Amino acid sequence: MSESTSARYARVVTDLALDREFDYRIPPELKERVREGSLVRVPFGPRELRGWVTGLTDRAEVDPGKIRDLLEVEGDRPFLLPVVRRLARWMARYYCAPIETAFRTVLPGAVRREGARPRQQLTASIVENAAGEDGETITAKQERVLDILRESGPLTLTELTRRAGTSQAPVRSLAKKGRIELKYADLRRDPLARRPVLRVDPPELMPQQRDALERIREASDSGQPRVLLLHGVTGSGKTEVYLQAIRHVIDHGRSAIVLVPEIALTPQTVDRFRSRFGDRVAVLHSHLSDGERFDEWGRIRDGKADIVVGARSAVFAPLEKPGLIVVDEEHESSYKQEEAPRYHARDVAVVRGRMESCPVVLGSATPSLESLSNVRKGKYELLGMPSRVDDRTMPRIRVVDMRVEAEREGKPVVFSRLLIEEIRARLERAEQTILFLNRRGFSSSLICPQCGHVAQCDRCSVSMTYHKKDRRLKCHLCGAEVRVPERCPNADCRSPEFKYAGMGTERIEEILGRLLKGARIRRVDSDTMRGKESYDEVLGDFRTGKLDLLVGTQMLAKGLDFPNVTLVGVINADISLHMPDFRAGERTFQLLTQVAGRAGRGEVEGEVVVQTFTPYETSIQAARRMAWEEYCDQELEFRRELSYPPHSHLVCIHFEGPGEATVHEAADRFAQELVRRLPETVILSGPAPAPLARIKGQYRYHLLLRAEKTASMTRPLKELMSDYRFPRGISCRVDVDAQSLL
DNA sequence: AGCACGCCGACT
DNA sequence: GTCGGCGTGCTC
Repeated sequence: MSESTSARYARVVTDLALDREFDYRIPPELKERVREGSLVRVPFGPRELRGWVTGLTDRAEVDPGKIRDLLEVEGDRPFLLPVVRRLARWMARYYCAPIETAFRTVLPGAVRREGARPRQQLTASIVENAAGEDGETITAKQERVLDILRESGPLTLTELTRRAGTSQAPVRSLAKKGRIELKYADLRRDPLARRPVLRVDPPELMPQQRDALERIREASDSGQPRVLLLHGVTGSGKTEVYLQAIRHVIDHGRSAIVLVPEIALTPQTVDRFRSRFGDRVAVLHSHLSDGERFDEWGRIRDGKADIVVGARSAVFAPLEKPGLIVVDEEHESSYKQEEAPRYHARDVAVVRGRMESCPVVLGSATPSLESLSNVRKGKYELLGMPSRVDDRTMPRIRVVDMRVEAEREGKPVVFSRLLIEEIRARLERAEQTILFLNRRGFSSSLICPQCGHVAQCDRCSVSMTYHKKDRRLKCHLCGAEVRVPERCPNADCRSPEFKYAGMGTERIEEILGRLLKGARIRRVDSDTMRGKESYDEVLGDFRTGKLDLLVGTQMLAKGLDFPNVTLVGVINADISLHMPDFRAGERTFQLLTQVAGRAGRGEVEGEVVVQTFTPYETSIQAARRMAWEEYCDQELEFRRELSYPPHSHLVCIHFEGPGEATVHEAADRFAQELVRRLPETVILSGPAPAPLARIKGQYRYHLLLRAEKTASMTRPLKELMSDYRFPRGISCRVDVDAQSLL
């Protein structure tokens, strides 16, 4: 590990957006210290840059006269594990991304940044065998300080004086006498320092959990890079299976990575791992401070933590010898990064598993079609957990046809009779309800009933959402806000009246307040949940029964476990269904299944009411019958006809610029060049305006490529991109395995 | 990304 | 005459 290199040159990638590596000579004095993965300083033209050593070689790729010397090697150890370097390279190639973005992604900024270091704090510790000299007096306060230190071991100066209730003086005197030592020590910035850690013994597993666990253990022991798709219905106890599988893995001297979608990465989730494994758990997610992230990353690299729980970037954790990688809720589209490199953490996890000969467990109640398809191709193994723990039954799901409701009432209604009755019944029985609506604000648009004018964002091609509380129109795409106009802006109309079309969570909350006098209702969406504390606070109040009903968006759909919730209502199941995206059906199925899973997690059976204008839609009916595999069969057939994923891979090339015509033209030109280089097996569609044709004043065009092998698209594409020049103002990005085509 | 080089328009 | 616009090319 520590022998010096014999290579003459180091290949280096910097932070500059060049998508290139440069070779540097290794001067003799740095031969000892430079390694693949080292962080280095290099001369670059007139400048000095930092970069990473991506490879060591004896053959430089340019004429030796041009080559300059490495200036410096930072740190005493390489920052990148070999496997993480290989992942970065794989990502850059597979996702058609610039090499520097790949290396930037695998090493967190908090670690990479200049001046990132452990926090140092003055720490006091007892000096053993330092018997006081004759005639030396120890005051009462000093004695107290010594007692505290003897009892709890080394403490920071601030902590020690706080506990002793003294100033620094007694501590400093003791230090002068040599009884204690004061020195700067690294202080860990622990993101969970103030969370209580309760030791919990693992519960007994149900037979289906035992079977799944057994298969995972066996896969882990086999030392083979297998992928297991764990399909467990909501409430089937997947997390407990992960926990016990991890126990097995670390008992055999190996480590584990658990990926969780960012929204599910609440303190409660992490507490569960902490309570089982204590300080061996490190967490990595976007809410950590730079210091915390630096320290957690360091604990992983130094082997002090061997279990990593984190959001998508945790797949790059500097963990040696992983024996298991878990991807929980593997169907979640938030595993796809939206900036370059546009990687899918689940797929990177599978690649890492292959590189490390380590099994990967993908868990979900609603696995993605991609994963099921891989099971059918024999690439993944399927593990099923079809029932809930403790023999709790799955909730009953009823679908209400809102067309019938409207007919009966003579006008469109927000709440069906059934849903309102069920909510009232819950209030009477002191049980709780969650109502779900995938749209925030009060109404989705403001319409003039006279001339039909709809308030649109002037920079984006969407209508403005009306927010009643602050009497403003907001654009949910670019965040623009305006006051509601007094009169219709159409000069020929000037009507003073407006109509509010479409429902938002704010309106639901208002209507409910009128309908259910005295009910304790709270709204949970990104408008009301500004701070992170307020979210925890509302969930806390709900758990302890201080609230009867939660109305909310997406935020309420995932992972929450409240035993007293016996009713879940979906106000409008059609919103996600009618998105102009080929995955809309799959998303709707997943959403309904996940939302329904919030009901009936306690003693009392759960009920779900789904309101829709399209009750016979396959995704809605399949969700009602909880027929996952059957739904997938139908959807797979539909995708086959159009050769959409998972029957193909999809590459979305996105063009953006300030003028409609210039973007269109640039996209056409590029497409023509590209077609010439692509093999015939690639299906092209477009360029065409993106479904969201304009955002923040930028016009957007798409070119879609589909083919069985991504390389057949990305190789010619990368080649073209490297010597293609777009007109000024036009930007282009490539999204391999795009999750959303908006 | 930054910086130099180079080739055309309007100015102390 | 030259100051400066930004298109083009280069950085190991």
